[in-house]
Amino acid sequence: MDIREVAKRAKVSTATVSRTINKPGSVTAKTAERVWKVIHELRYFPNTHARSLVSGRSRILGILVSDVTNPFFPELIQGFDDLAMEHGYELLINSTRYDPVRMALAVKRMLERTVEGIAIMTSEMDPLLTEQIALRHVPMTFLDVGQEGEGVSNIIVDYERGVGEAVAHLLDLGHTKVAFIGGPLTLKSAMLRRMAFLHCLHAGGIIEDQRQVVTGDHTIDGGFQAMQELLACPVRPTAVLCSNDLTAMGALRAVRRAGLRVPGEISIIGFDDIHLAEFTEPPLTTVRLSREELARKAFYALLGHIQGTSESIQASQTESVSHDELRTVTTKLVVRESTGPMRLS
Amino acid sequence: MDIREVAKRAKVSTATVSRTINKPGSVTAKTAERVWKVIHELRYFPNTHARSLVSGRSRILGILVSDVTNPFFPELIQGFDDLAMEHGYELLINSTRYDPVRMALAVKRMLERTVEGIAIMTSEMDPLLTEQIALRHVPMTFLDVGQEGEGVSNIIVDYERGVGEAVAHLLDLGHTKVAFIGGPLTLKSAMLRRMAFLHCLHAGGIIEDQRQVVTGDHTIDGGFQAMQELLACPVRPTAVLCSNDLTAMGALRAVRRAGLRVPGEISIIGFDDIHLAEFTEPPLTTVRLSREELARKAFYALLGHIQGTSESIQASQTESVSHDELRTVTTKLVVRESTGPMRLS
DNA sequence: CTGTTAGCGCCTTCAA
DNA sequence: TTGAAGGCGCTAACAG
Repeated sequence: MDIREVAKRAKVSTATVSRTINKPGSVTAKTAERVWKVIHELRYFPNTHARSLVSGRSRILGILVSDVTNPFFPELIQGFDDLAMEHGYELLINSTRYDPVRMALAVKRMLERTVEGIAIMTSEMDPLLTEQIALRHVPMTFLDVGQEGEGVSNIIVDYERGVGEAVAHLLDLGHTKVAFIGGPLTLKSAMLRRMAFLHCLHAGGIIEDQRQVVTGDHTIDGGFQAMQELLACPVRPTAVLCSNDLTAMGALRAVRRAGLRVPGEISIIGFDDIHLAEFTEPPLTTVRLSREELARKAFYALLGHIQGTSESIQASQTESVSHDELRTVTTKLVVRESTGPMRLS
Repeated sequence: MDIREVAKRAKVSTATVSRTINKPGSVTAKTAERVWKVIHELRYFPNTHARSLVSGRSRILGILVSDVTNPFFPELIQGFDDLAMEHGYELLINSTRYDPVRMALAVKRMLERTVEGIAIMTSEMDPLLTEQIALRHVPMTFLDVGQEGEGVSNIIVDYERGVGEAVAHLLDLGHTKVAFIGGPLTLKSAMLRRMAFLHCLHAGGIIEDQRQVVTGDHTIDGGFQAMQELLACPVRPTAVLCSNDLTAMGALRAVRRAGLRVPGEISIIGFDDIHLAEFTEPPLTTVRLSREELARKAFYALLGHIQGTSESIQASQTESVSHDELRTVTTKLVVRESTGPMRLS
């Protein structure tokens, strides 16, 4: 059942049916009514493939994430999808699992489906792929990777703010021996977190031999193992900062398994503030990175490119704001119960 | 850049280009080589919309889940997507958040994109929507909702098996006062779990005044509150079965907040065995429902309908197995540390 | 084995 | 305001 069937029954041309659907007002109220009646009777709706073909616009967006199994990402996707839906877009979601092959495949699939834009929320990206996408003139929005350009924008996370608060919080509590469990060195965002932490520790007067740095992989398991390393050190830290909440959850577990108490003997701070963070034991003190805000800024950045102007940006804001504000997501410390005063022992 | 450009440069017709891409072997090795060369030079790939339009096949599948924020679902989607990719399908994912309006919208969007099949993993479904889908002759696979039919299959979870093991485990440990925290009464799968639990308790000799039943909502919060209800009862249960792991995580927290120990004073058993279950404190004893198996069975059920025959079913199995086996997912107790012997007090 | 031809369902000029 | 006609990029007959 296609547009011709509708046209026939409504005794109009297919052009008129198309118009009543897509350009309300360009058709007499009377004809429109007749057409809509038939449309409803037939439960007709346009074939999007035909539509995409002729219009050259698919109304599909792609979103690339590292790992849907990390709760951070479903929460991000949720927000992004809401916006996409609101603006009449469909979403193609792909989880790369930190695998370059999967990543390349995902990009290929998206390009084949002629997505109108891609949100690359993986914080790692092969320049060759970026090039492929740019070649097709498909706009991109990155997370933390760097240079903006024609059809390319970049959402910047202001790690320093929240991390600074976290470090200050720890210093307030009297901690002087602080460790950091970072993420994979290959991940740009993990590197940025690491740098922010080290920088803030340094600024807070925690010099090099008062701190330790180990590396996890942004999973619970990784955090667990990294914490065990830390516990095996001759001089134990009294506070541990983690590159993400999953890592912190693993660390929490390792500490407890070692028979130590949080925050009694060791304080732990996570990063992200995933929903679960509230429900660890004890509830996790962590640095919040708002998924909602990230989703929103990434989406409107993309939409702006697609619409070729700053219209959409304007639309998303009542007052005018700076470019930086539109592209920057801030972070903020959320104090719960995994941090406490250093115990004098 | 389209197929004609490739044809021109390779000095063949567009039909030949199409053939070298889609029907390897139907073209001379020599011409094929020439065509591929041009394809690579131009980085050409076919426009899927044009392809879908002419072939009548979109190679897109839809998957509907209740809540991507519940880790059970990302794990399920992951498996489903792997299979889809392997078979050349794209996936449209939608999270309904238990909202009928969102559900209806999701179905509409999928139908508009002419998905070739829909996996409805929500355990609740408006019959009107089912009808809409059937009207379009789009195959469906349900989870636990009931009747199979033309183009409709249903994956059945064998709750009794795992739940039976869980109850037996508890009885072995000497528990006689057992409570159950169920899911929303509106959810078919929650009802089935509830029935399985009650049935197994009954079969295990736990009669009515030895058990209590309260209702959560399959979230951590819901489990927390439900457990508080239970703790406020005059006679406290010594073991609690939960309708899913999130609920169990909330329960765990409530027990600990009340100053009681798990499993010292109260044993807790979850359901699903999400990845996180291993990382609660203490690690959660739970009934495993394999997402991988569920994804696989749902996918092949759908593929079978799409291919119109049992070919795909055969393909997925080396030996021949019964229909029941193809459509049933079993469950199994995984004993960790949240269960222990009843304490005589 | 290869080319020619005819649409797939829709939107969009261009005329009327 | 409405209709006729062309074409988006591709595949699937049908010839050759």
